[in-house]
Amino acid sequence: MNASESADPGLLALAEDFREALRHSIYLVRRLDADGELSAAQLSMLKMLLDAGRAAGGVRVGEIARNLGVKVPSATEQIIKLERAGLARREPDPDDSRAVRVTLTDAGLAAVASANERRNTVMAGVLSSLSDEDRAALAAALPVIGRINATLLA
Amino acid sequence: MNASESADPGLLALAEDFREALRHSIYLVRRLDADGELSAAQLSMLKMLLDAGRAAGGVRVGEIARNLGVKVPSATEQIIKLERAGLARREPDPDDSRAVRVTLTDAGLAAVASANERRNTVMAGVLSSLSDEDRAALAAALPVIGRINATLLA
DNA sequence: GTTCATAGTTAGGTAGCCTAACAGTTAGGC
DNA sequence: GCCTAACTGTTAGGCTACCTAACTATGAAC
Repeated sequence: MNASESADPGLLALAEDFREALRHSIYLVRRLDADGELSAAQLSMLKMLLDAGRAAGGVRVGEIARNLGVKVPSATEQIIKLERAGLARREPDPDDSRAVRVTLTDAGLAAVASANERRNTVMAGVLSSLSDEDRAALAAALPVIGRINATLLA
Repeated sequence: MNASESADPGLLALAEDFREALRHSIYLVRRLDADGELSAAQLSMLKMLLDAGRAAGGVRVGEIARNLGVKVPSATEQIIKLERAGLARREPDPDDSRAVRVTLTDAGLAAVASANERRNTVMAGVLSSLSDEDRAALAAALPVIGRINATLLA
């Protein structure tokens, strides 16, 4: 990597600022998650099961792990916890006896709904103190952040 | 909390989208931090020491904890690790014998610089695939996110 | 000069992640 | 057909970073 290949300084500055914002946001998320009875990891998994498992008959463990950016044993561990809490169910895959399909129970559905609502209310309270311009700027950036996330998880 | 107090639906939707973006970004940060020899928590603390401890003769443990959004014992734990790694130093506060002042060593300074540079380069690579408009939207939102973080950490 | 508050450390416990080793199932080559 | 290789998920063991509770030592108030 020589000088001609090195990145544009403006780009590096933006990268640094963005990383900084994310780094601080982690504490924001931690604060937001501290209240509920559902951990961040568990809520993430429930939400994922809601999104990805809607049409199909559940989501396979490997796919869950991939979607959440963790390894398969970590996914198994969380799934077992959710199962013990009555929020998710493990069923054999009819097409592949090696595989396991995970689905939300009704209780899981209710849990993700109420947890989301509580957290959204808190976050909305914070956002309500911003100016309209600030909110517009935030809204405009969210799809971009989504694209960045998609790029890195690909 | 009755109907007249309940939040604007648009605000709640923005809150949900923002939370969703942050939730996914956590995996992005995890990916970004996986490469280095410095953990995310340790890099955060080093960076904080760099920012907050510049003028003064170090940062007090309680202040470190507050800045990072963790409890004091967690801060102590990380500080001890940094100290053992030769990246930070603990010194008695001349004005208050109960207090401890933490400062970066030269090695700590070098470590935070190189870790930042590596992560910034990766992030810049991701950002380089975005359009100019996307980058502009992201840049415009970063101060807003900063304000949000400041609000919640206050 | 007790008493109360404050600063930090120590002890013990939990959640969530990892790698390595394992068991069961499927698919291919011969 | 069957033996090997690839794949799916679980189990075992270990690590990091967080927490609360209990403690020590210093400072401040009266």
